[in-house]
Amino acid sequence: MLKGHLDMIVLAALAAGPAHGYAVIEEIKRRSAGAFDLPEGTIYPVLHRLEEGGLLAGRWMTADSGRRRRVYSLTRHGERELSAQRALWERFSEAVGGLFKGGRPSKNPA
Amino acid sequence: MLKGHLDMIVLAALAAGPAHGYAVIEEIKRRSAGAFDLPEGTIYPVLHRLEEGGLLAGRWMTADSGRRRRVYSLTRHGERELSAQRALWERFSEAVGGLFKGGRPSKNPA
DNA sequence: GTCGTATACCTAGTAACGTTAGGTATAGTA
DNA sequence: TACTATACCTAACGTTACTAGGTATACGAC
Repeated sequence: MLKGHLDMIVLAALAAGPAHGYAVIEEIKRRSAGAFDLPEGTIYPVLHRLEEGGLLAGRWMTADSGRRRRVYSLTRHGERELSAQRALWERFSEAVGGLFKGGRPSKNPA
Repeated sequence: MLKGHLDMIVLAALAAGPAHGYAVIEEIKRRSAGAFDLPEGTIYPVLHRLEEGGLLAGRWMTADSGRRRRVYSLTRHGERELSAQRALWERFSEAVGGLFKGGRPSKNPA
């Protein structure tokens, strides 16, 4: 479960350049060193949602093999959203770090 | 949205010692430097779920003020779960880091 | 040649989760 | 007396990711 960070992850995977859905899955897997191995049923609805939201632009293309693919690229809006999500992520992960460090421990709890 | 990390966050807040629900909220807020300011309606169901799952033990206590509180503490199982969640978190945040760094960029995409 | 696998797309249904929006009650303070 | 802070709770809702299917083509093995 990537709960809520999936949009960010997909946007990040497309930051380097356009890709089609299947390639996005592999790119995410590669960049995360195998940690995120997402099923297609997870990715495709996200791509559709992001496209509908104007964060991605998708267009059909035909590969050399003759196979049809839907290639997605970040829109301006999507780039801005990625920056925002990234900033949020920094704050989020710092806050979690603070949770683990514990701050000053409360004396004599209970 | 803390989507899926909430259990970990609550467990982490209780790692320093037992606390009642309202105090957990404040502890989380303090340790996260204000980043996580959770409404009660978010925390209480989590506490109940964690207790039902055997990760927390709750008991009613009466404060000096005479106010009744439900004080939760980590069980052995809860401690183990926290360790596991923390390890998961490390891997997760590393993977997200990898996503942002991008690994080696794919040449000439689409 | 055909059989299996990898590629490539899709959607309906489900379950979990966090939030919203309420409700109750007591202690302390203005 | 009234308001605020403390302290607990739950029902309903919307979002989200996952499961589990389905379709179709390219390619290599046999």
